[in-house]
Amino acid sequence: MSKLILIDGNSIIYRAFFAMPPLTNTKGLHTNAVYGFTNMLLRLIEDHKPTHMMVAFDAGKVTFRHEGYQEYKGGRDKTPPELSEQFPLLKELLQGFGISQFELGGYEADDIIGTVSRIAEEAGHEILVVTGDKDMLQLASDHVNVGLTRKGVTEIETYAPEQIQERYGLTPLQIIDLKGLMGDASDNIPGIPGVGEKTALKLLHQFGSVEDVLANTGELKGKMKEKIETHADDAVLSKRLATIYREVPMDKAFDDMVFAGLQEETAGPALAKLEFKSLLERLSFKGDGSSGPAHLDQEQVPAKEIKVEIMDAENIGELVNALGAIKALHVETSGDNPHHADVIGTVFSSDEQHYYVPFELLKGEAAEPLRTWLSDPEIQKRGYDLHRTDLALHWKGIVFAGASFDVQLAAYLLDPTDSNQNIHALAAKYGLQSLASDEDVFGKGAKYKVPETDVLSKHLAAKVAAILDLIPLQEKELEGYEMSSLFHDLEMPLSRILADMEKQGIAANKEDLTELGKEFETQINSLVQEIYEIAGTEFNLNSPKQLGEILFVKLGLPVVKKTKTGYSTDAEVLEKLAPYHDIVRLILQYRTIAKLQSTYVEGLLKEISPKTGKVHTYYRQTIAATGRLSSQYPNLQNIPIRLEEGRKIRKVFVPSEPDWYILAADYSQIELRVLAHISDDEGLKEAFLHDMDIHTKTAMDVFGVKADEVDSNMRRSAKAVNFGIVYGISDYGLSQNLNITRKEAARFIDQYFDAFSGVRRYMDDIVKDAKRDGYVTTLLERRRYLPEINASNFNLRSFAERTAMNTPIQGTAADIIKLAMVHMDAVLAEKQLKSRMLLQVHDELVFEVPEDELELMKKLVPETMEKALALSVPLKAEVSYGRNWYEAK
DNA sequence: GATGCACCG
DNA sequence: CCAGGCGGTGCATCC
Repeated sequence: MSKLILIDGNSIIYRAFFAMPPLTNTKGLHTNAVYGFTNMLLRLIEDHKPTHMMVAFDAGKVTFRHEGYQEYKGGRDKTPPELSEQFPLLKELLQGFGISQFELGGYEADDIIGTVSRIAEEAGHEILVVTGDKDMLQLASDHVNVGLTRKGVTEIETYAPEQIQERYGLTPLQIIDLKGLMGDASDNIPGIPGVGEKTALKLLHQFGSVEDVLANTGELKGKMKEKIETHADDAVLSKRLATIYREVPMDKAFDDMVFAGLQEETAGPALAKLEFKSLLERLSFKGDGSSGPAHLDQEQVPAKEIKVEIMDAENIGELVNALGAIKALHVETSGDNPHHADVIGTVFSSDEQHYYVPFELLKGEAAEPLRTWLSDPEIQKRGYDLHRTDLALHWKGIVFAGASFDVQLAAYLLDPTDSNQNIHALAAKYGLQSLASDEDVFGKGAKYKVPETDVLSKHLAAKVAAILDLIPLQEKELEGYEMSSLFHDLEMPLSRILADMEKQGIAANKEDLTELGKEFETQINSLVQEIYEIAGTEFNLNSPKQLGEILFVKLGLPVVKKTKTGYSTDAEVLEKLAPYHDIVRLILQYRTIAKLQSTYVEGLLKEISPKTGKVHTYYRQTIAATGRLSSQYPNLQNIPIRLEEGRKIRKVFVPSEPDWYILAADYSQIELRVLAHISDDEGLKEAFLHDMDIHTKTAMDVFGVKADEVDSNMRRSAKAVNFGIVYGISDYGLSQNLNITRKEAARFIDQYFDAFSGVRRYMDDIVKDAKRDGYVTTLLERRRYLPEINASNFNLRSFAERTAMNTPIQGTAADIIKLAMVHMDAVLAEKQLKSRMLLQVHDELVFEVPEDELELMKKLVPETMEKALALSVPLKAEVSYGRNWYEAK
């Protein structure tokens, strides 16, 4: 038995658009209407198991209806652009789904549907028409049902003539008369003014049709009679407009509408492209029959069975013999900190076979050839998060080298804001055969539990299978975006260098740190006592809520700023309150010392390894949206320096060998130099070519004074302007920073842009480019998508605009220091120096250096940093050294 | 797990 | 008239 579903594409996508909350994909395209439409499609397919399907669309602007009535549909608002852009997406998706679509110039979707349903019915098929438009009820018959969407789009209410009778007391054809009398504001069909659904139904029940009503106005009286008589022509015209034309010339054959069920090869990628992850999962077949509509199941190609061979001391020889064919591997580890990770299990895969190697086996004598293979830097290793693999294995005494393709790192470059994707999410994103998530297999948090070997080995093998599928797709995408070199020549080599730095660690003096902690302890105790005394009560000083109560209720200090949960008590507020009450200074001091104690003394002490006496940070290469690194466990990129009390923390970071030095080199004004290069601003370039003090130079130009007339206040303002420029300036932000009015800030900015017109041009252009392309790039083609750059919401859009200005600057600076690190690593190796690179702090590199290399390194490091990338202005790096990090200033 | 605060470039 | 600086991590509190 054949079953044809005909869908009114325009009507449904409109409904879906207004029914669904806004939704955009990572490329910034709106997808909510397509999402709703897709949900409805899946529901239909599941419920009705159609053999044939077609979606009809309105085509062109003028339909034959306009020939008689110019205003037809004239009252409609323009289709919002957020919806317009979804039509092509929907059409592409339908193609992927294998659902035919049809449109014809001069005709509307409902005419096409009316015609097809008539022909199909005559041929003896069962038909379901799906629309949001009640007019279509006129098509209902014994073999044509009309499904109307209810609230939302997935719920559909089906009408046969019987239900229409029940609901309206009318035959399907009388629906046209109904519309003729009452009109339709949305289609600009006039009807008779003052006649709504109730009156129209009464008239039709009494007389039967529009013509009969008009012929019998004598039986009516009063206002009603008058109105109908004056608007008789409108009623006739309206009826004509509401009549669906069922004789559209069609060259579409019934066979063209065959629906053979969803095919994974085409439907998967279509959904993946739209980033409909939940739908992809719903449609994926894990073979357990628990997910996905039944009808879809039978049409699917069954999932590839993952076969994995479990290795033991007896059969490991098989894997050893197959090592030459191993294409990828995965080492499953536990926990967040890879320096303390346990290895859960490992899988090595060739194209034909997955080999699961329990970690106990990998450590043992039988696996020696495997470990040799792992440690050979010439043998290319491909996998996911190989940086973590390297570290985890390192602390278990196993050497890992030769990482050549890291899927996680590639995913980060392809979309750095959506980076922490696990393999499961990546497979879904690319529409690959789905695999269970780690959460499903291991549980999360306290419930984390390693499953039995058969489950574990299968899951890990599925991961490697996905890795193998992902690599060519990512490689191609990287090439397409010209990021291949960034990936292969910069980020991949850097990941090994970072791992080396982390394993090396930096020595920290536990005794000195503990001693410092005691000093802080004393200060904290006396501050707390004093504060309680002044407050007249004890409370939890660490609770902003309780502190707010004391300051603003008990002591009645003026409220300067609020947070979304209550009073703000941050340092900026407290500074303003300081003149009112002595307690405020004490609280500020307490905050400073308490922070040092909890984060930098206690926190750091916990991170000093008992094994090495060092701290081993973990640099994360796939987190920051701009391409910067971040640092965890502990974070060594935010060790205090601005205030002397905190800066002392740096004294505990020392060389790990007697008589060595800590040497640090930092880029001077790297972001403004990058800006000078990419904006090509003459004034800014000139300033750096002469190595001027950039803030003084800015002050001279903004305030129109000579160098010797720039006072400290002017320089301070200029410095804030320079920061603002780099961050994506706004008058509000600058006014906050300088404590001036918005107007004054706006004037500064204007004057800055007048003086540095190239910078103004850059800021304008980069925002325009971002609006056109949806992304911005750095000098090395690192890319960041800005999906909200065209948002109608001011906040979202402004944020994206500032990001468009800032990311190429901050990101290029990140590119440059990463290049410097790769070069530095190569130079140290080539010259066989004992000096070691230990830390990176965004614009600074920190080394430990033996005395006999000090003179060389003082030249080599800044020179290498300055030569990392040739810009139109010189790069400058300044070096310093001492017996600890504090002294290297 | 979210929030506020404080540290860094 | 309103909104509001760029990029991170860690600690303590509170729900």
